[in-house]
Amino acid sequence: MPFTIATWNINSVRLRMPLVEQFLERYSPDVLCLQETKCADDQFPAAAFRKAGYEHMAIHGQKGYHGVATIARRPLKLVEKREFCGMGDSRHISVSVDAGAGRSVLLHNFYVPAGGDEPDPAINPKFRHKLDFLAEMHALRAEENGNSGTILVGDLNIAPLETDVWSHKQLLKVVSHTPVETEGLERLRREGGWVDLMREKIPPEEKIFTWWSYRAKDWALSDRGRRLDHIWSSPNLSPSLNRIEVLREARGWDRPSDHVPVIAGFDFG
DNA sequence: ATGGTAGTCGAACTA
Repeated sequence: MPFTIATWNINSVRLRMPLVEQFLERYSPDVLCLQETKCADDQFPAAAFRKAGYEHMAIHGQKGYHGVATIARRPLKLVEKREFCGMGDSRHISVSVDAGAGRSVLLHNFYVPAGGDEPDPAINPKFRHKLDFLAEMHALRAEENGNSGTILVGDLNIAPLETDVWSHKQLLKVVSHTPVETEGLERLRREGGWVDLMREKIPPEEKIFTWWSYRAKDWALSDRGRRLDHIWSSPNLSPSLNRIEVLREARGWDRPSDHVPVIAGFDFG
């Protein structure tokens, strides 16, 4: 039984709803996890999602900033909207989603703080917040729950491998690729028992990006991207992974998000 | 070496 899940930092779901509709029509994932929805829950375009065939949704938004939402064609149950660092930010939501074949997958959707410009927690509270947030994420484990499992997706705002950025050397002191972040994220992944599903299908020698700055004159030509968006799972699910797709073309759509969708496809026998 | 763009919401904040 096929099961597909997509994650996409949409940078305003209301502004980009036409792109989301186009994406859903073309790729029809079973589940779509959005980050940076940037609207309060009563402003969320739920009717448009229903019209597109996605009747099940769990949303955790706030006015103007951040915000995550998990929407699905299959039934889901809200598990938790967890608050991190006592900040009151909407940066996490977890659901239990029917993945077919008698499976019910626990799915975490995250928007990790970007961390500001200065990679020094002593002088930059945003960077301190990012490190504290990662530390709190250690509470989540990739538990297997019998025949189902756990998936963690989202904009983690860290590019952990050298090949996750356009230039490892030039980004070593740039927030998202500093050693305290890259080593911290890898430690979080290992200690939590997570598998990096994108790197199961795309060898670590190969560069792969999911985000390109709006500030580049020509994002595709300079290709100065980073892999900030991730799909992790518990080890029991990785043998069923049959596809990873990074939708690079979405960065070239009209009025795009600066992130592109990442899709994981499973085949649960 | 700096500034470059895109959101929200109507100035200044975040990314």
